[in-house]
Amino acid sequence: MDHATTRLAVSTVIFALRQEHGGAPTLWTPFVLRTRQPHLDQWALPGGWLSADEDLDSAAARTLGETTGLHPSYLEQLYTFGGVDRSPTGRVVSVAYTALVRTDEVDRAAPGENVRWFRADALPRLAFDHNAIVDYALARLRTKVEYAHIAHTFLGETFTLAQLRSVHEAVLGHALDAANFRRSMTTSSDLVETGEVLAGTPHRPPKLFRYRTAESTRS
Amino acid sequence: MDHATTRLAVSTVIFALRQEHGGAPTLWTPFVLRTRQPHLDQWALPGGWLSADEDLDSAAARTLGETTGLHPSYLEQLYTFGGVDRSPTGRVVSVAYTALVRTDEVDRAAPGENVRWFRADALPRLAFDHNAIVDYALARLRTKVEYAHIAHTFLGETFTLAQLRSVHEAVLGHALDAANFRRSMTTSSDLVETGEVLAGTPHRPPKLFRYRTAESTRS
DNA sequence: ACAAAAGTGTTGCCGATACACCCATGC
DNA sequence: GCATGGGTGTATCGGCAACACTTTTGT
Repeated sequence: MDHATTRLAVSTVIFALRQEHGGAPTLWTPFVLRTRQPHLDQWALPGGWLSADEDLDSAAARTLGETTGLHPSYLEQLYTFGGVDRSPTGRVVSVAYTALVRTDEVDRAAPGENVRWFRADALPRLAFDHNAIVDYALARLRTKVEYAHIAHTFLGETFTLAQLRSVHEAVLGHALDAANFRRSMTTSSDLVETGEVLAGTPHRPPKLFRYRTAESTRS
Repeated sequence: MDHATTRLAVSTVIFALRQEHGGAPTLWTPFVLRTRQPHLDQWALPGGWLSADEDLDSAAARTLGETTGLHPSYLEQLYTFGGVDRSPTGRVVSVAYTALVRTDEVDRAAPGENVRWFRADALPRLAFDHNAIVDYALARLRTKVEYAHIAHTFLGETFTLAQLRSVHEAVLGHALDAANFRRSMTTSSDLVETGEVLAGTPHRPPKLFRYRTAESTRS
């Protein structure tokens, strides 16, 4: 058994929302330009090598910060890819993660010369097997947003139901009924009214909500 | 970066059904007695080291065969466990798999001196973090059996609906309504009648079914 | 007043549950 | 014929999609 010839990497599929010229927000993911062989000058997932004294989760958070400057609001292990021929320069097993980042976090992070964002539904040809990894992450995100309460991690601390709905619509790729969405959220979900409303709209101001946390459970 | 100090292992949680003295079948999983340190003489999940020229699925199938003599009818990656202190003798990252094996396969395989089966709901204290891995596998199996069509992998090629129902009941740990189970299977599922019935019962002979495969799609 | 989005009410459909009931076979 | 599990019918309940409708603000 030759352990030294197999290296362990961590890669992260990052999702964020961006709106182009005032339209509905859509899903975007950042990639890093490879500056060395193999796959020189191709776009690849943010990631890096696992170091000996850190957890997988920590390694994902660290490498994602180092390569893109982002800090995720949600981070979850996705799948481990270990095909023998994934890399032409020796065996690499990659633990893939999915990260969600807030829109304001994207604006705050330094853009970075070698980082570029692409629409999740219009990806370029990526290095290694990274296209397959992103496809898998996107499929999982779409199913998970329907039963887990993760969509709010794209938004700020407080948000309106319309904002939350537009997140769901961006992830799922189709429109949702506003009335029914409201009901399904306010009943089966852990939303809490803040008592405030969002001002400055050219119409009726919507209520602001927040997600129930451990300490805000006082109902 | 010191890659050589981190070793990559594959471990598999194996599930099979067994009935004790004529009762309803229950879920059982096999463990292997450790014959060396660390955790000498404790029970551990079947597994082994990943070798450099095989992919993860193959490694899971191989190590599970080598340690228990079993051949799974279903094998799926579960999660990758990479805590820094999982093993006292150096860093080990384990890719965990879930395997389902048929009852007849269990009977056929050589019992093995160092292999013992335990009821999935009454486990001993296992080596390393293997209790947590089994718990996670069991939780996943319970949710997955409700939406994926995997229960039949516990059974033979053909089976009656009562047999399939007893599999679901064993996995879920509670009884199901026979009439409604029949409907939900025959409608939303890919069951095909074989045209045969199971003889030798002390009552009305039940129809035998088989799962629809790619080539048996002729409806 | 009007537009536009927030928010509510109502209806109909569909799937799941509960359970009554009939059917076929061995003994 | 009777016990036993196989198999069918059916009423009810609850959730969800569809969509009409009312409310509240800025301009």
